[in-house]
Amino acid sequence: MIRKSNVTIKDIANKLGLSTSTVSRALSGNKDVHPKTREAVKELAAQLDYQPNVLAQNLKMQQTHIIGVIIPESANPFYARVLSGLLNVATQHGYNVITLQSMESEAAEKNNVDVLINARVDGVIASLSVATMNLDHFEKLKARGYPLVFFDRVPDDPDVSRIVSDNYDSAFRATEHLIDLGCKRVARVNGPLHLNHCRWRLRGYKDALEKHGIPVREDYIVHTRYHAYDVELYTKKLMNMPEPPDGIFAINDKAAIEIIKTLKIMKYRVPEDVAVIGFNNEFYGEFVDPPLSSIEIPAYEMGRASMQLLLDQIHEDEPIHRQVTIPSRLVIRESSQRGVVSI
Amino acid sequence: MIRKSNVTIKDIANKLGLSTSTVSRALSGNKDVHPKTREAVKELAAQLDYQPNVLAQNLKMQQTHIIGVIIPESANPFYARVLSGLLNVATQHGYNVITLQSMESEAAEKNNVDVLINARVDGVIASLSVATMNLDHFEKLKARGYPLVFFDRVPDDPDVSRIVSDNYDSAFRATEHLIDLGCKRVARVNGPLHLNHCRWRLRGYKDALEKHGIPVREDYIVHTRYHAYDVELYTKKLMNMPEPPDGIFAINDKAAIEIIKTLKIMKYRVPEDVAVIGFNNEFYGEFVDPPLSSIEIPAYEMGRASMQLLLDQIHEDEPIHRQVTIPSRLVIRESSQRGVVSI
DNA sequence: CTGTTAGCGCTTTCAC
DNA sequence: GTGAAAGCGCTAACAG
Repeated sequence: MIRKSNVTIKDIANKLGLSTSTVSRALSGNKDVHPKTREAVKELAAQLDYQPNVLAQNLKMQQTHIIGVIIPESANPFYARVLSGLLNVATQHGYNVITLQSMESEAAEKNNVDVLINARVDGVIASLSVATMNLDHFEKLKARGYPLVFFDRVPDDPDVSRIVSDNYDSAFRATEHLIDLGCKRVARVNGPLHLNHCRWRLRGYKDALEKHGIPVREDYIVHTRYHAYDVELYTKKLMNMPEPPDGIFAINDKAAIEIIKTLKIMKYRVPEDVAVIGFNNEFYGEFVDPPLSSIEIPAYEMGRASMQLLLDQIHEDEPIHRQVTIPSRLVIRESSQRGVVSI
Repeated sequence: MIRKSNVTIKDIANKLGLSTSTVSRALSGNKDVHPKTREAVKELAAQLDYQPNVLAQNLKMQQTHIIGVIIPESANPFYARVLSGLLNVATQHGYNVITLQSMESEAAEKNNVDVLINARVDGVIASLSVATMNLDHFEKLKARGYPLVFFDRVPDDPDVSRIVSDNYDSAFRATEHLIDLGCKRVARVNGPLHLNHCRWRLRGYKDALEKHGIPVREDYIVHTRYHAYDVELYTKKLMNMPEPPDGIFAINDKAAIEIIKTLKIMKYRVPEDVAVIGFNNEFYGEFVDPPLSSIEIPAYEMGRASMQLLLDQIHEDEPIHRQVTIPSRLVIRESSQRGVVSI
């Protein structure tokens, strides 16, 4: 495979009878170069379609203009949207993005960190895998001075930049909405509690109940992993209780949809017998039967904000750690309405 | 931002009283190094947690172990899944992936190519943007010797590697399925004809009609761009014809769902009055009302195959151009069934 | 089997 | 304002 040999700074220097240093300076816009020289260099460079060899620049400058991104899975629509936002901001600023998937495995995530260190990325953006209990690999990254931003699934450590949605508030609002609707027994399908945002959402749920004088019942709280294949199981278990819930606040839209499916099979009506709310407001929520209420998290914006913050961090001298909370929005559809006109 | 200075080959050489070349050789598993020396080097390297500086390697070897990927949009679930497959194979083989989005714009796509050339990637995988009419930018890539693989939305050029699904066959089968169902007037919502696969799908549709002695009616063929916001418009137009279609074969599931929504508003029953089939078999098709028939394209596999082929190409001496067709599967659900038991 | 030397292409002191 | 020289960290002839 023969790749057309590229024009180098040396070629330009030779043709113009200059030294490579002058050419380098001219090209980089260094001011103490004679305007005429600069012009000549730039003109010839353009004419020869000169492209600086980034590999040489990288070695010299010890930076790559590459950002490493670790997400659980790119096929997950939430992360796909975040990624889209990340990429757009990166491209705008002349950075490239290397994406790695942890596939929800801690071991893979650790390996991803090593890959990124090895690739000498300029910074890292990550969202934790469900399985991750130990954060040593990210500590390593921090210790080596890598700028680091977490989003959505973030560690507790307040000493690191984090972009999250208003998990407590949104869960509170969703739960309160179900209560306002008349639900007396609201169940919550929650994620693993070692994940920060799952704890916040659970807290929002509990506080909303409390505010309305409804006692929290642990048997109405289902603890799942994400991507669990046990939706049918726990739904049946919930509904076969002596006092089955009349409202279910699910961990995400996918789970909500499968819960509804199970409820239908069990001959419950949604929302008349059981109201259901999901999370993430995937676009198809509008088209399922009944249309699904959900909480919209601006994933694309979250991606943009994360990349923005990371780039800021890279260009700051002082290490800055900022926490950004992105507001979500409760989207009410028929799965959580009773005798009310659709909004 | 101080980054912990890394151990270099020189450090190891000094501590062991060797030359850097010997260390380099030992590390790279070069055979003509004394076993004892090799052991000593490897041991010390491990002990010092030596990581080769890829930036130096890259410059020296003129390769980056980075693959550039250009997709229309990462938030598109189809591409998100392909990406997942691509990434997994790349990681397995020690390659990293830089992802770029064309956002369905030809200008952005051209720019993406320049970014990748500039980044000195080892190869490129791409799926064309809807807007792309001119392929000079990819010609440039080929001319410079970059290994290149297209998938899904590929150019006509037989002189390039392409991974596609069996577009003709799947469209043929889907159309025939509608005919078997009793549809006499099957409409097709098609994509832009400058895209190769849209032409094949249209051809499959037409040939199926022809096989069954049904004349092709151009007014049953809707030409859309992807991501068009005119679903309601063309659906109404179709249904307001004197002889409205009794079957619609849509460009993708999203369109199909919105078509169904419009049909419902117009008081048509699906599938009794109009049967509908989508494309891509998104997971939510199972949960919409009625559950949507579709054609399943193994996107993840397509991603894997593309990366596999590209890596082969990179490691081959001779440039190989291979065409791979990945079989799809017709998934029949209630939106295209009449009085038949669900499969 | 090992060391010396050169160089990948660029940036950046340090002289002049 | 410009050039010479050094070096980023590694690999690979070429000698020995």
